[in-house]
Amino acid sequence: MNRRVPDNALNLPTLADVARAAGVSTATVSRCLNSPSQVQESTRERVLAAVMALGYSPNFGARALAARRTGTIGAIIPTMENAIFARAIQAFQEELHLSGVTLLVASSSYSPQNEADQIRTLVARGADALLLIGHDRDPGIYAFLEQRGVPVLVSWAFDPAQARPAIGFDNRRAMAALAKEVLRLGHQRVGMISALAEGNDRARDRISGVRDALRDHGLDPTALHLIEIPYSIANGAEAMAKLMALPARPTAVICGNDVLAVGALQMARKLGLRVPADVSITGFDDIELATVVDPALTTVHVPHREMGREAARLLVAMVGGAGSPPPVCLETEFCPRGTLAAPSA
Amino acid sequence: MNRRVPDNALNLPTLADVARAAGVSTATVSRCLNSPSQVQESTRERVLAAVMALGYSPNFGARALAARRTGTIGAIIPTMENAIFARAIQAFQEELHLSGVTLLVASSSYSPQNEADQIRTLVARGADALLLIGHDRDPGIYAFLEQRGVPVLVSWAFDPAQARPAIGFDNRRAMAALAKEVLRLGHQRVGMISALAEGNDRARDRISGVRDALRDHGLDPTALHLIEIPYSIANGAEAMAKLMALPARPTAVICGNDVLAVGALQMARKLGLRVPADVSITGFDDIELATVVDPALTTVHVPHREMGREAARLLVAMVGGAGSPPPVCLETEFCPRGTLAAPSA
DNA sequence: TGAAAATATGTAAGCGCTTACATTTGTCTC
DNA sequence: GAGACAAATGTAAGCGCTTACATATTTTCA
Repeated sequence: MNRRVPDNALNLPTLADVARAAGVSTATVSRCLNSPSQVQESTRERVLAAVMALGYSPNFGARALAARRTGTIGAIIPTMENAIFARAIQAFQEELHLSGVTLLVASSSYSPQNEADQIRTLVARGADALLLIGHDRDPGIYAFLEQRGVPVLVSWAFDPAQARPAIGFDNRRAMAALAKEVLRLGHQRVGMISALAEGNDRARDRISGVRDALRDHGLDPTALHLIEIPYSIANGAEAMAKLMALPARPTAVICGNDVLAVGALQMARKLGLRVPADVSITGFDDIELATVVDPALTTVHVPHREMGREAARLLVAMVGGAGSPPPVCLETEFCPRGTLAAPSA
Repeated sequence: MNRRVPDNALNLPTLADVARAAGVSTATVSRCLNSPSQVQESTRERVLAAVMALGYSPNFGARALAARRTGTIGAIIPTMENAIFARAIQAFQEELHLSGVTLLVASSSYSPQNEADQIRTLVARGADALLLIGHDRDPGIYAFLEQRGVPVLVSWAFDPAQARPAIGFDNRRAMAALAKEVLRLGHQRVGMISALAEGNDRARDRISGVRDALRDHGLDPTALHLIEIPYSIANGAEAMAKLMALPARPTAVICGNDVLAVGALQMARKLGLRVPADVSITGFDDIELATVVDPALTTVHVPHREMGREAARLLVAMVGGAGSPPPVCLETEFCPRGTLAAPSA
């Protein structure tokens, strides 16, 4: 018995089997599958018939080994649990699919350590390129990716100071625009509930945006009541309770994203506060959740789909050897709905 | 110039480089990485030092080719856009991670054709096993997977009539229990908004569950006002509008899941109907959305996390050659909240 | 103390595919 | 109809790793 044939071997057909059945060389079969135009039609038909007849399907590992790429792009998002990233990732995947690329998604749970692990895992998994959220991470990671020759695209952030390929929006400016609307209505005591700023440039930029607006309105930016807390509805509610217990209660609470805002809204209701009559609340992202609550959330619309789709195009081009594209900045839009109004006198 | 060294080669270190640096054979290096206990500690240290020094990381394709498995498990879910599957998939992934297995997620958009494509793609991508949602699909697909030797676990459904490995819950019984509560409160005219039943055994079972309960209460199960429509908040709202326009308006609307129910709730509000005073609405799944709306949704709690975690354990065992486990049925729980009450006289 | 058993390491044959280069065949051009 | 060129196909060398089996070394214990 041949030592190379374990008892449980499935003996799936190989390229060689197809070649034999079609009476051609393995190279021709390979070409039929990868660049059909190089093969004469009559031959191609014969080969494809053999492929069908044998139920052949290429071995992934062998193909990856020989071709030196896997046709896989990885994305690491902070969380899959809420919808913040879902829409963009869905669009990202759909667009990748058009190019025959498979998406591998991992989540970091907003932990830099975790993210670093996931990056290594995805690269080890043969990801040809990576989509990451935000610029903020250990420079060693960028060095590692560079050394391995893995192109990276940063999304969700646009920072002209960063030269690496990125597609995102200006979190700071977008949040400043929203905060300006809040202040324009006459709010003087403003609270903010943000994600943890540590290792999260989007959160940091949004905080800076609020401070910018305060400053522009002649208010003291350091007087902002800021609570940093991981994203979750429950955390948003908890933070809101704290803000509402303040001696000088804020009349408006700006939230770092819609998830926190929905939690805040829930808590306001629970505390018997009317929104927006007693307190205004704003979100950021414009996920579906924002329109489901009552009143619907005043927020900032982020073009998630467009970002996902364009990210896919850029990455496919980068894998194809297109070099580094310049950073792209998409526009966000202030989205007035039902949770923001002038403070009651 | 050697024809095998393209100009842009990265020349990453290989196993052989590590072996040379550590003064051992490639087999020893491989063992250090895959079954460290087989290697003497002193040797292991030397090898690992070399690995670090060179920045070595195994080539995925080569490993997959030689080992005949990729350490990847695929999951195909109907959608990533809403949170229905998010929690289970998150738990699934976390548990897989503990076994060093990577998860590949694809979504079918509730299209059987699409799902079949995705299954083929994932298998072609080297998935060692697959997690699928529900039993309902072309038998040819099961035959294909069997032929390729890819273990499959069905989730989200438990059907004692199906012998294949599965972990889920009894959609029919769970929905019947909820419907029973609705009927017990005295509702006589019941409407239902469901996902499309075609190719979706979960949806079908839930409908059957409602009919079971009607029958048990001496009502005519065929008199159920049923609207089938793809899952989305907007669709739920639209279906609700239709139901509310019926001459004999239902006093209770049972929704196939929370997403539809939230849409229905929105529409009720828009139509000026009080919930539950004027009309009761129920959901299914108990996703986060259910507790965010006001009033909170009466629904059925599904142990998503547990299902995901256990699915991962079962699949890892199956890949390990454990054979087919028997189907597992998890318990669901009726979740009374604010959208169900007795009909107003 | 020596043979058997256990442990540690080495050797080298593939795994199934892609692709550079070689060869064959077909098509023009003058 | 010979020579030049293009198109189609074949040949075979790896890609980097795992692992069956061989060999060397250490331990065990009668």
